[in-house]
Amino acid sequence: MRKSQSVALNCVNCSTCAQVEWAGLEPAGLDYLSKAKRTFDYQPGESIFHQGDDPQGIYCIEQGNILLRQFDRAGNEVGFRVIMDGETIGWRSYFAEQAHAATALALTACRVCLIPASDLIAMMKAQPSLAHRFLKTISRDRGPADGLLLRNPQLPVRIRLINFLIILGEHLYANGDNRQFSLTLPLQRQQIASMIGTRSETLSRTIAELEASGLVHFVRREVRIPDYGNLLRESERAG
Amino acid sequence: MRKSQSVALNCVNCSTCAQVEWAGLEPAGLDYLSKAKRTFDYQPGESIFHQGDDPQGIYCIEQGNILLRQFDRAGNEVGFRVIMDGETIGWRSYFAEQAHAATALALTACRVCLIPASDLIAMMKAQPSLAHRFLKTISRDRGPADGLLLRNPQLPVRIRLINFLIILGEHLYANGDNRQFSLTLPLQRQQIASMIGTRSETLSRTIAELEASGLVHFVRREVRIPDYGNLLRESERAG
DNA sequence: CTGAATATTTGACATTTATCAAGTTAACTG
DNA sequence: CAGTTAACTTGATAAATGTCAAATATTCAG
Repeated sequence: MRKSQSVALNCVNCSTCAQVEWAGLEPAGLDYLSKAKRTFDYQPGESIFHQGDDPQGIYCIEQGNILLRQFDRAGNEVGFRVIMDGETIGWRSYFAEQAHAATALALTACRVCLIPASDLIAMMKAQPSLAHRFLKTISRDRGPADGLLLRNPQLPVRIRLINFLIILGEHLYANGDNRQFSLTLPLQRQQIASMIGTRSETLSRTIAELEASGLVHFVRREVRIPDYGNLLRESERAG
Repeated sequence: MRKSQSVALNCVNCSTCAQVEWAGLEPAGLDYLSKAKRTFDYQPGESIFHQGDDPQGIYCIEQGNILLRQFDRAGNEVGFRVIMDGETIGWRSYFAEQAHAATALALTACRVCLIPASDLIAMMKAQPSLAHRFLKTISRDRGPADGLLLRNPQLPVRIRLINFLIILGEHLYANGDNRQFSLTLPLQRQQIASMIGTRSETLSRTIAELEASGLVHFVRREVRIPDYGNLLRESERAG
């Protein structure tokens, strides 16, 4: 479902590339990467890949928000991770040599670079350290650990929601020392509810609770966090 | 906490080695591995490594059951994975270049081979395909996915317990086409309860329920599963 | 802008699970 | 083996969350 292929940008100057696994590539490698990668734009609601597809390569998210979601055995699609720009996706299935275990859904307008499998093979052969870099990235991937913060039945919904906001907020907080900030929820209530393992009705009530306590201010999809530190403390207090 | 170092065995003939990442090594590589690895025996209750330790290398579990557990932020230790023989542990922290995020506790008498970090570096340099093999192993690791089966708040405790038994049973079931089989639970009720995100009282009641339905027969730590297929169907029916 | 469709919130009630207390059984020590 | 401790189970009740129905609010097509 590729709407349009963008003009090729240059990985040498790309801020996303600099953050991810390619960071250690020699200039020649980055040039190769620039020529190999293909850039695509996606509109909200479009999919970058589908669960069950064979992996085509690795995707760098240059811009936009993406939701990874999975069919559970009952057939409902459940989101399990929000990806912000500056991250790479699709590598797990690529390295596992298995079909994609999830669907990547563009939540906002996205610009995404695909590094095709054939070029990855060539690059890894030419520069063995790239494999080590990916080993490190994959091993550090915090996705699985986040799952426990979001869907731990031993944590009350209130704390799971706070953890959800913290995880979203980390991305923003990293850009400064903002004790307070705002963000736009990339998901509807229903989708958030399923990510934290509850129902939308319970989520509504929990949002009202947080609102009442003054920890977070909700106006539809807009969220304002008056003190990120308080949010962190609240989460830690609950274990 | 290493009780005794065993006599060196040979990786060339080791059935555990053959199952894991070293499977593709050339004979010279396996020889190197045989000389590099150090074998240790652990008694039940001893730890192979502790949360917070710096990684020393990668561990091959030749024999025994191991529990990976983690302190949550409230300070309780919560098991999140049972490792059976034939698996490797410790690679995540090793490749991430981070302190161990979990403690590995011997549940039974264990024989464990440590491949020291320095030798891993040498072997990977000598044989780049080893890095790819680990990339594949790590990407295929099903640990994180199991978490969702065991601690999904949207699944009732009954189903989470069944999933726990299925995951334990897979190891046994792989050794034959046993529609029925028995196993010894490697954990106490309390530990099982925390793995599936509930309390030991609730677990007791749920065990009584499964017992009544005839799906599983419990006598203390001994579990008999009269029909593994029924167990699977019951799990799938719940989504 | 208007009405239809969708998303969200609220209310009343049912269900599941946690909690606390008290038993019972099994395991261990001397 | 007796006595002690720890593990496990059972009972009564409380708390959290799910469910179903209805009311509001928002979004979107025309």
